[in-house]
Amino acid sequence: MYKVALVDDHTLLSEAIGGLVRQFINFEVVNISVNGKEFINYLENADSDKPDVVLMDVKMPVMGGVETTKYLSKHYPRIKVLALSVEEEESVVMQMIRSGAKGYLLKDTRKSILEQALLEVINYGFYYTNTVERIVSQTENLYEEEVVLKDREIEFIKHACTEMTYKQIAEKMFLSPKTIEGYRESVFQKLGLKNRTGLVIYAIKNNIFTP
Amino acid sequence: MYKVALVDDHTLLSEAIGGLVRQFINFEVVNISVNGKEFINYLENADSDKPDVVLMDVKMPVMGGVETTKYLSKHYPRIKVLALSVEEEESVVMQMIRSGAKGYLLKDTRKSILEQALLEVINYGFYYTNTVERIVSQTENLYEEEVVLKDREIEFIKHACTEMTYKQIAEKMFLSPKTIEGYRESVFQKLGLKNRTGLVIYAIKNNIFTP
DNA sequence: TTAAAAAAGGGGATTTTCCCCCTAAATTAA
DNA sequence: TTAATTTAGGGGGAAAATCCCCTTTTTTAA
Repeated sequence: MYKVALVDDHTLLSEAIGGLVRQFINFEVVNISVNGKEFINYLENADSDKPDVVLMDVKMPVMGGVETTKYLSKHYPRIKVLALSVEEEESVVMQMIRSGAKGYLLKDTRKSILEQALLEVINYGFYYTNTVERIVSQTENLYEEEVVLKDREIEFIKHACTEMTYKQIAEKMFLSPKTIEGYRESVFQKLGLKNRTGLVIYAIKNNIFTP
Repeated sequence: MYKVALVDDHTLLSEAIGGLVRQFINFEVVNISVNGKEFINYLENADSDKPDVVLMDVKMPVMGGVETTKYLSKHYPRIKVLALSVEEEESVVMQMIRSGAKGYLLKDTRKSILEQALLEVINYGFYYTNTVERIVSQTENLYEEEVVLKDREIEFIKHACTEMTYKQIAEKMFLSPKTIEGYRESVFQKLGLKNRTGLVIYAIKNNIFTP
């Protein structure tokens, strides 16, 4: 019997998908959690019954999919993570794969694909759809040196996603406008942006800011 | 036997939720469509078997939840629409309610609530959760004269959500920069915005632009 | 058919943003 | 403990964005 766990903040969906998984032969659902923290908590207190596969949502409150997957890859490498999300954004897909996810399913896939994906992840270690395959190969070859934003820069970006002027942002962060100017410059440079509008779009796409 | 239809572009979810609904006593699923257009198409070709309730997603390609609900309210007033979405945005909730939805469930509600909501919508005509109740009463009392944006303004807004300068937007729209300036002015005035950043956030919140 | 509104465009001033180049202190690594 | 990096900050200028007030043409409605 293969053991499956679900991590998704949308209870109705995880319950419903749990029902689907139970229909598959040789599958059982051992746990449903609403976020990564709750799931890890479950793992530490249950020595047996550890799942073989986790169906993991990406966007969740408290502890998101990326962070949780990183944790699992490190501390429970035998548990396979299969991402299951509505996010089609390439960067999101790549983040999950880089964090150790063995596959990435969109929520518009069919029931039969879900079963196939679960089986393949268990038996072969991974399952890539064509879309994900493409994204991975494209992005991987494109030797993109991963952009690393510093904490202070992230904070600046969040503020930049409001109607405040840079001067007002400086006040709010207790810094000189010129320092903010420096953050702006380095962020623009790192991300290849032309103006603040681009920054806002970037921040939203990458979940730094949620409108 | 109450007849339920599902409209959601995420096949896996609608299949799964369909399974849930089938578990409820006296309920059957008569149709699952991936968008409003497909659903309406189904309705016109099936004289019997018309559903009592439709579980409707909001964000869908081709024909979204708001548009579809408006159409149903007009042409099939006896079919009740129950929105089922991840969108928590107040404006989105209000748009659905105004379009004729009899209730609005978030995808993180429990199975039992779904059953209760379905029953109440069928028997009493509507089902409002506390959250929706609050949003409706707040927004309704707040005699907000609905902002009407013109087509040309919407087009401008979409362009303003890119890294183009206003001059470049003017070129793209075959207009003088000064005309664009006029659009900017009137849009800012109508929406009470301070700068372009605010406009971008507004556009994304209101699905004028999707990043 | 005539008045009113909407659409397109302009002048000119101020503020904000963007860009490049440069310095001092503090922290970190070798 | 020195060298390198990070963090914070500055000068000055050009380009955009913002604001206010005003004109002409086209559409729409009474």
